[in-house]
Amino acid sequence: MARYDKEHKQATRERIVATSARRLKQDGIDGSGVATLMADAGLTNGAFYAHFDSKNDLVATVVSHELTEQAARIEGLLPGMAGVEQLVREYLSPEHRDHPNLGCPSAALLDEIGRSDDKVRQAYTEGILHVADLIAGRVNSKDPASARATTLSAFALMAGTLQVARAVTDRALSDQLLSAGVDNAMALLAPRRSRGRPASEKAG
Amino acid sequence: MARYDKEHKQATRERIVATSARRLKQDGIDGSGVATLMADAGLTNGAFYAHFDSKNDLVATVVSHELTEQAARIEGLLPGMAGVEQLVREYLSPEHRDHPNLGCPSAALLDEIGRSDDKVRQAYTEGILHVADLIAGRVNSKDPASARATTLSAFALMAGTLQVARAVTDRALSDQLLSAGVDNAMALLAPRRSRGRPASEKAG
DNA sequence: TGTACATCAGTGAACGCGCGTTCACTGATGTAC
DNA sequence: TGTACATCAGTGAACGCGCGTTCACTGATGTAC
Repeated sequence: MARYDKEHKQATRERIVATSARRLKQDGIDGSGVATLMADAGLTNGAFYAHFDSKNDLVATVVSHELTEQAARIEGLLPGMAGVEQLVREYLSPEHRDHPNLGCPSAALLDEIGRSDDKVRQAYTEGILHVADLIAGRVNSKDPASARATTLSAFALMAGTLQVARAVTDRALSDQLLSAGVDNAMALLAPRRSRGRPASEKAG
Repeated sequence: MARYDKEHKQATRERIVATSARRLKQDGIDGSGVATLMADAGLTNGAFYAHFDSKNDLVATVVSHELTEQAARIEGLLPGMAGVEQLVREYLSPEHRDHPNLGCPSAALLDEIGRSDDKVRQAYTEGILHVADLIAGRVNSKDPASARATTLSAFALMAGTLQVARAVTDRALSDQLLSAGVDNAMALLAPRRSRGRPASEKAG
């Protein structure tokens, strides 16, 4: 089959990226084989190398694509801090915890990305900075220069919390972690001038 | 070779656990083969099943052992909050970032643990609660009931920060993340009554 | 409108290799005499 | 003290399988006439 319209191959490539994103987030990078990734897209393994140089090339593409999608989603939130709170609550929700394949690539893959080659890590670096700056732009900080660092700390708290929430076998504990995570992430992102008590105390 | 003193096999098993911990944290769970794990301990693949039921059994043992060691290290810190600050600074140091094989198993393996079977996740759950409670005991919180949740949030921030610091290719950014992480982790663990500004602002 | 053809996206078998696990065997050891 | 032996920790080859990657081939398509 060939000589399709010009968009055909591009569409196939995008389908591979979309279905691979789900598979990679569900089973991990090392846990997802090329044959499986292609089968998810309704293709056989041999066609893979007509679209990507290597599995690493696909992973880098997926990472970049996922973070771009994440950025787009952030731009669609409620304006200002209301959107940030919405984001934090959705991120640290039982639904997100229970569906890694549809969720944040950082929460699902961060330690494997850290062990990946430069192309993947480069894609991650660019993507996460874009996402962080979009969020930082909403955070009303007295010192805008530190907004990015604070945002990334809050993001690390959120991704780490989701990972722990997925790793523990105790469901009640997991729910508590998510709930406390919301308060503590918001405490970092929206510190109140006179906080008589840490926001986390509201969690108990 | 056999009929050694009773401690011989036990010593070998402990050696496998120790060298496997390093390898697993360096190359990941899926990235470490049984043959490699045994070679690291100076043995051949066949001997593995005299010591463990399965690779999963080893991973669960390693996770449990690592978290027990981490707990022991916490008990050896300076007393009280001084020890907590010492822990946070050592955890979020460039040295820790640059040597995952010698570092925290959560930072190295958390998302893979989340995809592991129940035995591994059970070992993680017990271990991390022990560690968290040791730290929580040092945190002077007005509401001790929330100390565990706050501690786990701070821990998630720390593990997440280390993962991001390892994933990004920009060294200066990575250093900034670690530095801001120290301030923000401490802000959660030791909130000041009248904080005129978020601790993160000291990072810039 | 009908037919011959060049294109090339996708197929599927094969490459060498490492995976987790099994198992018949080895040989250094501590024990029994 | 010296020798024969039972033990069993460890060896290394083999199992079937999936890995990432390569490649000769297929056949539906759009185009040219």
